[in-house]
Amino acid sequence: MLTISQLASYAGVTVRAVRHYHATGLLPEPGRDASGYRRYDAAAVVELIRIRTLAEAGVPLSRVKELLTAGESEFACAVADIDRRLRAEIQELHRHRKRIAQLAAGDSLALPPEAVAYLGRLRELGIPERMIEGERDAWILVAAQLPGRMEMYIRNKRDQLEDPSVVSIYRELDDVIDWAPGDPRLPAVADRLVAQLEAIDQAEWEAFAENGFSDDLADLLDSMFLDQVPVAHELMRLIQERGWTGWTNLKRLETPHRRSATGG
Amino acid sequence: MLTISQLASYAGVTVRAVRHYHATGLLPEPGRDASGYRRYDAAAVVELIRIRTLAEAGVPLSRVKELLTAGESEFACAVADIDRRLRAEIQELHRHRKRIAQLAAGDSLALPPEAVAYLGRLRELGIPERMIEGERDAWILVAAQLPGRMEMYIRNKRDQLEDPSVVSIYRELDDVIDWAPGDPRLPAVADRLVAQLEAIDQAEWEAFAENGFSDDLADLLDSMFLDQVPVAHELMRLIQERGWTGWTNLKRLETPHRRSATGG
DNA sequence: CTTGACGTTGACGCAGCGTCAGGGTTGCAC
DNA sequence: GTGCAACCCTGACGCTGCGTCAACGTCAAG
Repeated sequence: MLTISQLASYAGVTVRAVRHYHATGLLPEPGRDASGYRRYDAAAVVELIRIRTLAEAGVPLSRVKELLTAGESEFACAVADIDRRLRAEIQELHRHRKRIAQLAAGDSLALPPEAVAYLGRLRELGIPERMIEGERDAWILVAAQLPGRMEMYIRNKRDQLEDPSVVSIYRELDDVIDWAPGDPRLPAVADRLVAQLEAIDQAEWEAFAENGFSDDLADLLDSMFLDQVPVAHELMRLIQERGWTGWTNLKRLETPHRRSATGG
Repeated sequence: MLTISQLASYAGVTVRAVRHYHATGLLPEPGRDASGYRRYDAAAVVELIRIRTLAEAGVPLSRVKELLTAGESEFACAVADIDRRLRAEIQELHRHRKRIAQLAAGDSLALPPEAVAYLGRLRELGIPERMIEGERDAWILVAAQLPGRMEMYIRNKRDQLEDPSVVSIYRELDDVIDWAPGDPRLPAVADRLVAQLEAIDQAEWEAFAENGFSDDLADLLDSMFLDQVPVAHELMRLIQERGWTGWTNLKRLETPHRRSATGG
């Protein structure tokens, strides 16, 4: 007769595993000797080896039981089932690896490659790093909501960067980040922004409108801007006084008659 | 400001996951509103998306924290590390699949293919099924202890099967399983067994001795025999009276002077 | 008699949340 | 005003397959 540790070592499992199998009813409890020790016969070793074999093949313990008592056809069925599961898990891990490989460094975390390239272009153009970080975070949000449209958005953005006046606006806005509310230079910035907006032609607007962000997403992006730039609120008010509303999704106010929006 | 479910849905995770990240310190707890609800800003969405991105890439949550704050080189290092882990897991699953594929049906469970073939040969020779099951269990034990030697063992066994007298002994032993202790036909069986043993030449014995099972393993196999065949003990005694000891590892007694072994 | 290696049960720990339970809040429709 | 659904909160258990104490009894050897 064998002790539990002998049984375990013959079967190539740990003593703890054997007790676990007893606890879950996978392996029947054997008789005890006078001092309460479990005593096993050789058949238990065989049974345990078969359990181990299935377990090591990735069969969940909950299914091992049925498999051991299954007929050939059920067994084949179950095996096919488990194989499917294993294949799926392998697929999953492969996807993980792909993703991991893409996560080379900071920016690419949670961004598709074209967006990373876009951020790189901003760097080339000498846009300050904190602006780029703001852009990056915004695009992370967009990429999470509309992954399928990212390529298009980024393409549009890169086209805009060809216009030097857009680039200079970017540079200017970086300064604005540091300004305190009430800074006297703000109205001039608002003027220049609005001038840019007015210069955009009708066809381009329609394209934007078609592929624009949802209002929810635009609100979210606006709130990021408002959270991180002290004068953001003031700047948006100034722009609104000039006939435009929003920030992420800038739109002409419906009533072109100039009205003050300060009062709320 | 966002509620927890809005945050979660923007980031593409469950509310429960967000709370879990709070609990583990992965995502900082935000401020609460008057009624104790958590309120998030857009930056939290970005942070959560980055966490999700890493988590979905198979990074353990315990490492996500460090990765988010890591510099480029550390990040690359960690990513390489995780990729290694993923590769290893994939390897593991592939091994599982291989094994699963081999587990076609009953016999092959926990046995190498050559052993399965051997059992098939026994079937061909008309050996009764319960004898084959006994053989199978014995070989499962052997395969678990000495997997590297299985091929050799099985080759020897198959050679033995070429001898028709060995086959007839097998058939005879199947009857013996049902006999009750004291059956008058037992001595004759013992005689025939011993005759077979005596016919084995010296060279063959030496080959057996070299590649034999360990005493422990032989004892284990003997005990299986003893457990499952009522007259096993008596048969072994009869064989011992004829100058041989054991069952799995039959050996000539050291003192060829015939002594009774019944008394213990 | 001591010591060390074994055996026993019972319990917590792990990863990453899912899923109640048992409350309170909010917002909308009636 | 009131009901209802849909949120929010905390706290706790569940899942998988054991590893790892803890606290104690047994056995064999020196």
